[in-house]
Parts: sequence; structure tokens; C-alpha cells
Amino acid sequence: MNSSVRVRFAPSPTGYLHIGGARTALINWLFARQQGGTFILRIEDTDLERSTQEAVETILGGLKWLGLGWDEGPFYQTHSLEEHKAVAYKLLESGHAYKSYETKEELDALRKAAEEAKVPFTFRGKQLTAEEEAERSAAGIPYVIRFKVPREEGTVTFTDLVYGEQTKRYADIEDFVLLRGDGTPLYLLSNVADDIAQRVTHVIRGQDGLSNTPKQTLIYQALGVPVPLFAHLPLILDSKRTKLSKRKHGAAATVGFYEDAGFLPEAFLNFIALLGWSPGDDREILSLEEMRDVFTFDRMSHTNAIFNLAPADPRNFTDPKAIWMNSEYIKTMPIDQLLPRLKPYLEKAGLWRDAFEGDEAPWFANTVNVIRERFRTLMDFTTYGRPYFSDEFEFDPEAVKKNFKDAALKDLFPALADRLEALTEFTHETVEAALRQLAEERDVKAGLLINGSRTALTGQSVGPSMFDVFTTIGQSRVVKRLRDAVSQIP
RNA sequence: GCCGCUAUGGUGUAAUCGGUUAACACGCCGCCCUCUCACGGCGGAGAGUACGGGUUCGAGCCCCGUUAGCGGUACCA
Repeated sequence: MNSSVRVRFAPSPTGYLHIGGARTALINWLFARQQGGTFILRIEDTDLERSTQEAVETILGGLKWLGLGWDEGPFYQTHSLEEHKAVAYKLLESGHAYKSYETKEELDALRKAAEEAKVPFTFRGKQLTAEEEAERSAAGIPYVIRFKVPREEGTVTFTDLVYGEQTKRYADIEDFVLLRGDGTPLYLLSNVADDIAQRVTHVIRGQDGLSNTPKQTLIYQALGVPVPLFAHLPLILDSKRTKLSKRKHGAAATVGFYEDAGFLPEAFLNFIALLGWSPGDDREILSLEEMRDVFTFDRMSHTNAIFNLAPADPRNFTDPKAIWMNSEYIKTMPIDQLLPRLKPYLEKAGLWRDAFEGDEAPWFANTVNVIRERFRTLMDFTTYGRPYFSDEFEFDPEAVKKNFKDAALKDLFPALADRLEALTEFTHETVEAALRQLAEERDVKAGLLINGSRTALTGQSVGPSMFDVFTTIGQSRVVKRLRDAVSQIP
């Protein structure tokens, strides 16, 4: 930490870490790292009804998976409620806030009347005399503490790092509530109080906070403390342009879904970074370090981006570009970095063997290298990749139909098995020579044997170049599978 | 209702101080490669920049209005 920059990610633990939250965390992280600053994690759990420890765990787990480590925290907002109240009372003492005795019903009626009259409703509480005040407090009448917006003509102005200078007239800001009737603080206050206490210098959050910023700025000013810089980020919406939510979109709106689906965190981060930001040139594939080095707020878009959660194309279970990006990472990532990422997925599918990290390590690396070329998620290694790691795999009926339709294969498979079994060296070249020779002798196309073998060895009709498949699966398993496949021929 | 933010192909973005035929990527289509499917290579369709005015020699970029979307307008966060 060699700079005074302090930023925070402040999620509410009311659900899962969703995509928008992940991007907010990412931008905070990028900026902190770029500036040599501090990245703080704060859990805004003041909504007791909806906050759960489980949600906290999910958020921490999500950040960990993404590799967005924090330097301070997690701080829990509920742990400093007393400090937040103290801030409200300080404002009360300095005359920047007051006790307001209006009931909810009275306010509702006022609001309704204003709306019907089509005039702006900007609540201004009654100015009570000390006498009246004493009277009410003696009678134990409940009150809330409201911020007293300056009564004179004037504006609040702040410069948003993304949206530019923002100005709002005092007259358009109502006297908002700081403390409820029961004395508990509201979000607007707690948020500011924590940001001050944690010495946050840059508030980087979703664009939905933009409208609240004038009010929060007023609080900073009334307290006589420096106002942080704000950077509001455009929102991430679904294809119907509504906000992403677990309730509406299910798991696909959460970060955990992408981990389960076999996304590489690097690819996921890369994709969401490009939702609302670009490096300014034509680069699309950027590592975290590259993004950190070139990130600037002024290259942030002002427009909400659409994340295509569930495109019409059945081949794509989420945004096609996200899948494409993941496949790019799978294909090009250094193999020794990819292998450890694969382990948990293979373990979960029951395909992992410890030998992959021991005796069979070279074979494992080579096999992954051969098959990754056409995979799009890490999960593909457990489905399409299964025949390479296990002898128990299914035959795809379509593949059988397509590649086993020639009955001659009933004789050809055992014959090929015999030839391959006899090979003293089992290489790309020797296998190809044996196969082509057999095809020639029997006067069949090599393609018949090649495509038939693909299905015999993998159960599938698609896959890597066949001679690579022979050698990765290995002589003895190839021979056995060719012989066993005869029973599958209709 | 009121206050504010936004508006470039289906999607994500680009387009120096306004300056030729609005660029790139994903997706889609076709061709090539080929033992299959991908990858890769080549090519194509797809926006005249929400709409309407204005300023200007010239507007996607500036101004005004309209519309639409989003946010705020809570003793929610």
C-alpha cells in the first residue's frame, strides 16, 4: 500500500454474489491495485430480516474464486451501528438535523396530495420551538431524525468519475431520515458513516447509487469532512433490460453458476470487465494485470449493458460471447495452469486419479492438451472428455447411427484390433499405417475405419484428430474398445 | 406526478479538437482446410447512430424538444 487510495466493495448479504456485484468488485479491485491503494470489503448487513450468514459465505467464496482478494475486512456494518447513531446525533447538535414528529400516515397523505396536484413533493419538517420540542419529548411522542437540507437557494455538486459533473438543487432534495423511530440508522447514513470511518477515498458502486449521492454529499459537507470521489458504474441488465436478480433469473445471474458451469475465473472476469468498459483499442482478451494497467474511469460506458443470460440458441446456456471467451482461455492458457483448475471438476465427476499428478502426469497433460482444443467449459472435460479418463462411457445413439451403419465393421473392428495389438510401437505413424493398410486390403475407405473407430473408442461422432485419439487412449485400451464395440453395431 | 441518468447492427464495444463509404469482437450465413467436430483462414448479411428540430461549410459527437428504458422520490439496502 503505497498510496492513500482506499476503496471498498460493500455488498448486502441478502442473496448470492450476482454478476453486477462481481463487476463492481472487479473495478474496485482494479483501481485499488493500479493505484497501489487499499481494497476494503464491507458487509452491509443492516437489513437483519434479509441478511444471512450463508449469503456472506457465498459472497466471500465468490470473490475468492474470482481471485479478487481484499486487504481489509470483512467489516460488518451491524458492528458499528452505535457509531452511526453518534454521527446522527452530532448532526443534530450542529443543527444539520432535527427531530421530526410527523407520522407515516401524515407523510403519505402529503405525498399523495402532492402527486395529485402534480407538484414536486419535497418534504420539509416543521421548525419546532424549544418549548414545543420539550413538550413532545416529555409526552414521549416518537420521532425520527431527519437531515436538514439547506433552506437557501443553492445546489449540491459533485464530480462523478464516470458521469461527470452532477448538480442537484437543494429544493429538489427532501429532508431525508437518518435515524428511524426506534433509533436505528438508515442505509444512507450507515453507508456514509462507514466510508468516513474507513477513510474511503473513492466510492465505486452501481449507477443506482447516483441519485443518492447528492444526499450523501450533503452529509459529508455538514460533518465538515472531505467528500470522497464517486464513480458510478452502468448497470448490467438482462435482454429485456431489467435488472439481473436471483429471483427473476435463477442461478444464471450468480457468480457461483459460472464456477459450476466450468468457467475459468480469468475468462469470466475478462468478460464482465468488457460489459461497460473497453481498453480503447481492439483488444478483447485481457488478463487481470493488463486490465489493471490500462483501466481508467473515463473509458467506462454510460449505458447499461445487456448480459444475454439465456440466448435462444440451445447450444449456448449463457451469453455466447462469454462462452467464446471461456473457450479462448481454455485453448490458450498454459497447460500447467489449466491442469490444476481441472482437478476439482474431474474429482466431482469421479474421474480423477492421483496418478494424474504422479506417474501419469505427462499422459494427463498430453491428453488434456489434445482434447481442450474444442472444449468450451471445464465441465466439457467431464462429459465429452470422459472416455479419455474412464473406461465407462456411453455411446451416443446418433454417433452409432452415423458411424456404425456399415455391417462390415463387425469384421473390421476385430481385424483392426489384431493389427494394432501386434504393433511393437504405438505411435501416430504406426497406427495410421496399419489402419490404412487394412482399409486397402479390405477395399474400404479409410474414413470408414477412422470414423467408426472414433465412435468405438469414445462413443461420440466428433472429437480430435483420430490418430491423436488412438495414441492418447493407448494401445491396450484401444484394442479392447475396438473388440467390445462389435456388440454395439446394429 | 416530480427529480435525475441514458440512447451506435441481435449483443458487447470503437469512432482524436465535430471532418470522406460508421470500425472491431461475439453470434449468424457461405467458402476453404479436413478422418468427424471444432479451431484457423477468407468472404457475406446486418446499424446510417431512438425520433424531430436547431447550430455549422460539415453532426454519431454540440444545443433544444419528444419518446423509450433505468434510477431516485421509503422510518429498503
